[in-house]
Amino acid sequence: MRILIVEDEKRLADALCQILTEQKYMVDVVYNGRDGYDYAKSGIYEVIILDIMLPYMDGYEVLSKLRSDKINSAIMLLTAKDAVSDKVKGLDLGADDYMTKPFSTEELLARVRMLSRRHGEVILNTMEYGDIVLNMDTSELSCPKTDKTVRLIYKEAKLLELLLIRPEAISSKEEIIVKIWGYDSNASDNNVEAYISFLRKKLNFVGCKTEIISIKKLGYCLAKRD
Amino acid sequence: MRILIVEDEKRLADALCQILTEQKYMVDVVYNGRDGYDYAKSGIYEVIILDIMLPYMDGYEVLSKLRSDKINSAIMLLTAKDAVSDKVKGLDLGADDYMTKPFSTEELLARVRMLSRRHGEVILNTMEYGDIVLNMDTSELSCPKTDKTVRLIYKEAKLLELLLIRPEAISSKEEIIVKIWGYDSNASDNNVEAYISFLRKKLNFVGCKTEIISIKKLGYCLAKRD
DNA sequence: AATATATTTTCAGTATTTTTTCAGTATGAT
DNA sequence: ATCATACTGAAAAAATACTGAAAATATATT
Repeated sequence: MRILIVEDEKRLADALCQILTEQKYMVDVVYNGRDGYDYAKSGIYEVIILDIMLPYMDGYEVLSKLRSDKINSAIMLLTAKDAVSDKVKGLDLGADDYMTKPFSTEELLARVRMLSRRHGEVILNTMEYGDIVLNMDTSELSCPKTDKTVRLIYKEAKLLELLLIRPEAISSKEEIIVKIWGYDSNASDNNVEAYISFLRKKLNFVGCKTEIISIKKLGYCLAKRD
Repeated sequence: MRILIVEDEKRLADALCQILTEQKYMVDVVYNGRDGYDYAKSGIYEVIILDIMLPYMDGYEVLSKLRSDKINSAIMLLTAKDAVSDKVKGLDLGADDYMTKPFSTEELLARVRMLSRRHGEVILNTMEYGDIVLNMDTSELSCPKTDKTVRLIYKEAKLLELLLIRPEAISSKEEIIVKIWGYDSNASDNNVEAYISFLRKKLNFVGCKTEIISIKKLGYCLAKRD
């Protein structure tokens, strides 16, 4: 299950990340409202932990924009404020829960479990770009045009997902290794190359016009052919 | 929309009733846990506001009995206690929200609105997929085509039920463990594998074309063979 | 309480799939 | 052309999944 943390206090954000990662959640962290909105609108997060006071765009604004975009991730507001009017405002804007700092690890985890129970069956976990669709629940890659589907194995799916979050951006091998194999792995560039190769075969198999292009020395990104 | 209030402090119970009635909710009030359970298990309430400290049967017990009865009303626990462990316990027993006294009318209403947004699924006592039928009252698995029936033991039935709730979705081992053994159990993946194996034998025995397929690293789901 | 029965858990060996490694080939920049 | 980087097929290694049987627990019966 994917969780997004949007919190500008770096120390707190990283602590949250660590706690949740230990519980086997997949966690992404961003430190301001604008990035939070960009990441969240991909719709891939089951739970979003959203601070209210944030640089560039505050939590309320992020929340209401996401809801008007029909993003139905469970959103937990997080703030030092304890005034009832803030709670009311947050909940009425479409938040699912509200937690005030400071809070215990236990409470955080219990609330996240609660939120993930509620939303577990609601979110449609698919990502699209060009003429391909990745279903992240089933790890299936398909091309609606050709109506072909192929199942990706675990790391293939993770890799494609990574490319799909920011389709036009270049993902470096280093970044890919960190996100898929982990900070402390000793995976080599060739591991990435091998999986890129596997993925290209499957993209080819479904007959799509979307391809992975490589930019020497920099990394990979998705592109539409023709 | 129907709301049930289970609260032994008569003054508070009646105040809640009045506030909610003014908002055009249909409200029932009972003053002890036993009555609360009896009323709630009718399943007609969309939201249940449940105090923890109650005569005859405490809120936790009411909650867990309701959940094991498959009552899926949204349940908000209400208590003077503010200890984190209480919150954790309540949320993990299946509560949807938790509010500590004292609270404002505004907050109450915001939370009720939030809870009522969620719509519950209907509980049937028989579930079907492909060519199999699971009778959840008798724990019998049958295949109408072959007219064969076999009785499932408790955990087999729970597991098949879990797979049948979302037949095309993949249920991870982690999810299965949490839902069948409980989040704090120390069941291993192999426990799940063993029961999958048991179930497959019984699916095979009734001669159906429905099978459990496994997707490595992700989990299991049902599929129709041929 | 003792016994029988049913259910659940554990374990070990096998099978299968995924992941890594490696070597040879291809490509592109200078 | 040379050198570094990238690609890919195939094999090896590792991880994950399956299953029969035994052991441990729980439940029911006498």
